[in-house]
Parts: sequence; C-alpha cells; structure tokens
Amino acid sequence: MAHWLIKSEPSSYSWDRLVADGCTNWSGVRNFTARANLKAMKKGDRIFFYHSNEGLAIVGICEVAKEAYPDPGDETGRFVQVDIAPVAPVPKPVTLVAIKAEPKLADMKLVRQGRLSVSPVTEEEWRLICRMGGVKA
DNA sequence: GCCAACGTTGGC
DNA sequence: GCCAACGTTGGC
Repeated sequence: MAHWLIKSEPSSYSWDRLVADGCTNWSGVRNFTARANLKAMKKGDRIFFYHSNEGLAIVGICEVAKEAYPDPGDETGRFVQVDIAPVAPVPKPVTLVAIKAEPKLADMKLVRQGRLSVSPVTEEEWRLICRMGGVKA
C-alpha cells in the first residue's frame, strides 16, 4: 500500500470539515505532478492531511475512498479528483518545524518541494511521522 | 502582507 | 521547442 500527503488551507477545507463530512471529493488540483500522484492512488491507500498556511502541521490521516476520475470542475478535461474519507486524527499534530528538525525527514517532498499539494510519502517517513504524532499503528 | 520558488502559458 | 512573462502557492 502506498502512502501520500495532501495539503489544504484550513480556511478553504479543514480536517474538521472532512471529519464532519465523512467523505469528500478532492478536486481542484491543477498541477501535473500532483495529478500524476492522484492517478497513482489506489483505494485504501492512506494519506496524511496537512494544514498549510495556518497550523502548518499534519493533523489527520485519511484514505482513498474512490480512485481518480475526471474533475467536473475542469473545463479542459485534463485533471482528475479522488474521493477521500477520514480515518483518524493525529493525536499530536506533526508540525512542519518538527519535520524540518528531523534529519530523517529532510528528503520529504513536503520539505523539498513545498508547493506540491499532493505528494508521495515513503514507508519509512510514514512510520516515523506516525510515531512522532502518537498515532497507534 | 511580502517575497521566493516554481509551474504553466503563450508568443515566436 | 524554447524561453520570457505571468500567476499561484505557501512559509515567514
């Protein structure tokens, strides 16, 4: 199973809102690298939910509920969306500061390519961040 | 609110 | 197909 990280500004769509909604379509991605990642997602893959601009931390874990399908909001028909559902909150949100302070996470896409909104997370990174966040395995 | 990074667009 | 201009993202 692959792991991923998606970002959202809490002011536009927060973790709390995802929990309240139970499921949502992750649309509006207009970046080819991010799109490639969306397309690679498989049902059941786990995803870190990161709050950008405010909070700056990984606050929750969600999963792919439906694999990539066309984003109806995209007039060009080139982009896709997936459906995601919340799995569990991260008890101790893992901040960007903490991630940057951890040498083992220095190569994370989140750090290396800050603007990418959908990025892959390696197995090692996933486990370490879960530990840092107090997530039970 | 500013600014740096970087991806996309469009003219040539 | 290259490259400059532009727009957007996101950390600070």
